Amino acid sequence: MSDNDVMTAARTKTPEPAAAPTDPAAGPAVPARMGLRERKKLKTRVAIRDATYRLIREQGYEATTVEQIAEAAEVSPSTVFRYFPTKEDIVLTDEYDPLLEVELRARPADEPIVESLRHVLRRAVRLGFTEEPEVSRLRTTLMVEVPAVRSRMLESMSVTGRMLCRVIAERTGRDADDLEVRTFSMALIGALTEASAYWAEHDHEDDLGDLVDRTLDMLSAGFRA
Amino acid sequence: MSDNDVMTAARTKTPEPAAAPTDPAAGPAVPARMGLRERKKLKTRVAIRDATYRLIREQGYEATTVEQIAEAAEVSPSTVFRYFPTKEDIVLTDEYDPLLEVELRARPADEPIVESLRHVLRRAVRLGFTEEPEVSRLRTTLMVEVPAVRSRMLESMSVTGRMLCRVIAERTGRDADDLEVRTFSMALIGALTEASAYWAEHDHEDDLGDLVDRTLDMLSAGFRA
DNA sequence: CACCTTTTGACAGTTACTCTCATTTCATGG
DNA sequence: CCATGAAATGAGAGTAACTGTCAAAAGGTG
Repeated sequence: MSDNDVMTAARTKTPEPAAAPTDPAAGPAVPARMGLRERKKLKTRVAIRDATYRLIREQGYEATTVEQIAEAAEVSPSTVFRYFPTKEDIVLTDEYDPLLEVELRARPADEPIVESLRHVLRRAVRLGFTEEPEVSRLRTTLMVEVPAVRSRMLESMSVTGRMLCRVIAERTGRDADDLEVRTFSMALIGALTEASAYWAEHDHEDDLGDLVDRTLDMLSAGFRA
Repeated sequence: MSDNDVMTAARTKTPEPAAAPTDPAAGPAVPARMGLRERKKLKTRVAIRDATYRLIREQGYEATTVEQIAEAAEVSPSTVFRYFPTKEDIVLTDEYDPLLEVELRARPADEPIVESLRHVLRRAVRLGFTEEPEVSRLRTTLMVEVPAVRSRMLESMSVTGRMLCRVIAERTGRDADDLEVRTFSMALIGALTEASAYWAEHDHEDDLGDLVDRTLDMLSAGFRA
């Protein structure tokens, strides 16, 4: 998911260096590292994000201006906007949709999509948790408390929804733009996002993995009421 | 729904005058109209909205500034913001959640909620359509094309979701804050919103009522894939 | 008509975000 | 090691969506 809900909980990493071209013939034995340029860019990105998280924790979201963030990250405001299109994106942007898509495709094609999601999300929750539980919590809290952040998060849902459409379409042979495929996908996303909101609203007391499980159970059992 | 998706399609009316207190003992035979003050407020509200729709149709959403809207509606920018908290709200705000809630509660309590929604939404779509088809289309188009509007619309989904939770909770005896109730509701909302998006993206060629039907069919048939 | 309340407009200020341009910083081939 | 080109940065000006304040105007009431 591009950032929202459940995946929101998991991770915050920066994108992989995109496999540096390990030229076998030419270069030295050195693992063909990223150029200094790229390394610096990554550092800047991380610096901005870390500064943002810190400031928000200290003084809240609205009270934290981009100018402050820039100062804390030791860059100019211009640069902040070059790295992140909006303030909300600093908090939310991650690049997990592609990863999630890969993992979903790796599951057996005849497995019900709900079960595929169950496996993949469980793993994501576990990983995100052992790594940076605080970030998961901060994010979901902001999602519940700050309208702008919630909006941006909901926005990202539709991106993830498209991805889900593609996967489902491929499995079922239907079109990714099929009405049923699309509404089905968004129903899943909507439910899972709500599970994350529930988690945050209940002060993260439950185990997110369990909430996801229960949500998927509900979905696969079919709606009642 | 506070504004989003399917309900987006339906209506745009202004809120009912809130049943003027027809004091049977006191006042004159006059139907106890709204005071001049209230009538003026309504007129201003309508003027702002109409001006906004017109300007957006003429020059697009982003190109239309609040200042222009104010001028066209013959009020000051301050007043515009007094009536609508954000620019997106001018386009989106309606007050149909309460109405929808009433109609849902009017359905037999033992009817599956999906069927209740089917009846209520079908009627809403029909009404909204005979009345102001253009507004329905403009809205859904903006929802698909303008990120800010889409965000605001998604935002309103959660409000509608809460309402749905209350209705479902009452019918089933569960708590409105129950995880399953909440995720179930948001799955419904997510699916229906996506149906509206589908409608707009396909240039409103399909019949919205049919799309809603198919979506609800899919939901009640249970997920597959 | 006088008095009080609500609504309005004028205005100043904040902040997110955009654009442009000059400067600096890295990469690369000679 | 340096010259040249490309990319990243910073500075600064500008826009537009809001927010808050205060005084003037309009509506309601005795």
